[in-house]
Amino acid sequence: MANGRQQRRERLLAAAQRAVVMHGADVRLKDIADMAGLTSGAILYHFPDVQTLLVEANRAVMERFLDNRVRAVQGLSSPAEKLVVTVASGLPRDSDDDDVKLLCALGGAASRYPVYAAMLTALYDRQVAMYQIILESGAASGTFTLQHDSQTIGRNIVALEDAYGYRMAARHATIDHAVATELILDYARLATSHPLDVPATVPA
Amino acid sequence: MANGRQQRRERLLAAAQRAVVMHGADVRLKDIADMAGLTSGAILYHFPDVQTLLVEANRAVMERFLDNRVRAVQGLSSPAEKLVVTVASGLPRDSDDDDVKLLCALGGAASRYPVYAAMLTALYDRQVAMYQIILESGAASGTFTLQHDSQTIGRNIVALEDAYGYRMAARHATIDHAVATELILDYARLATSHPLDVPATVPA
DNA sequence: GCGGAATTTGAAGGTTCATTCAGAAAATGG
DNA sequence: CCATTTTCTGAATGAACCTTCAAATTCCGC
Repeated sequence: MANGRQQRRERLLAAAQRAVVMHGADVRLKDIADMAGLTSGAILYHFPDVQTLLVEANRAVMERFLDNRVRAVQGLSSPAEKLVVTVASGLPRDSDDDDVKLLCALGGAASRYPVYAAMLTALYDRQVAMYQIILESGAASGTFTLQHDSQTIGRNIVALEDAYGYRMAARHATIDHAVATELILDYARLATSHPLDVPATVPA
Repeated sequence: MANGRQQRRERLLAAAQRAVVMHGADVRLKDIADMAGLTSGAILYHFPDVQTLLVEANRAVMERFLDNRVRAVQGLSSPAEKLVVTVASGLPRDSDDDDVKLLCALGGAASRYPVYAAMLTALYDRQVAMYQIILESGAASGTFTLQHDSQTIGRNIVALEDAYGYRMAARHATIDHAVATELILDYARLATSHPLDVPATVPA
């Protein structure tokens, strides 16, 4: 098997992430151990305490979430395409999206845990910056005519993504990935003065 | 003192609400009892179990939150004024707003507790309907020229309120009540084609 | 396959928790 | 002011929790 030390750690991080999704940000060590198929003692052999493990596991989800978004637009050239794809990549696929469920759980705990508040604030700001780059490049090329400064538009788009993530995680009856995407794009169209035609996804 | 039965219940609900703000949606009975200055047994004399108490306490916060918003616009006549005041009333005053902190905590727990998911979904839809009435009346009187149907605009405004509530609860360094209000109004201006001049609050 | 290192268990210690309940305390009202 | 009801406590119960640690097990290079 040749399980390296690093691989073992990542298995525990994955177990912790699943445990947070199932039991919330205040998950117990026992629940993490059960997820990993180990005992509590085995977890504490690799991490000094449960908080250290949780912070690392939750940070990893944020990094992965952001990486996935950046990767989603790689290869796309037009700012309009980038904008549409980025909006779609910021929303959960469906109500069972684990990463978004975890981020929601952390959002609910942020007012009690300053470390999560700081991490989520940084994540938000990085996503805003991501949009600002797309918006500014589109404005520079004359594709977009921005109705506000790029920071305002970026902040609002990311805010909408976050909120519809919460709505979907709460299983709103009529707001799914497609509806939420269209709601956000309706705003983006106003803010950029661009039709943002959604290209039908080409089957592979 | 003449503490009626009803008054006693409300004291316990208030204690439970403070406990949720401090310890999260998975608050322990002991914490609620401490907030109320009673023992665990005394709480369970009034409520069959801790979940029943919590659901009732959290529902009461949602009712109060919505009531406050409705009351905030009473007496205002112009749709533009109503819209501006309603946006402001949907955001936490500051990072320490207890009602918003509680709603955030519930949002984080919604994917694990269907009852909270249903309550928050209903709250969201009622707030959207509240905005739809303002938007439609403004459109009917020619004040607003809606760029989308009122449901789309209402959904986006409430979504923005929710998201900036989370950002403020997480103590974002540069997003306070005034900044968040302006961000949302920037969208509202685009969506309604109305300048939405914010009247300086008249000192009492 | 051997030996040392890495990993995991299982038990123990010491809290903490939700819930039940008998009885004390306080309020009520006649 | 006594009897009754309401309210609350404090103890008891049984279970779960985090952490530590010695011992058992597994892993891996050689």
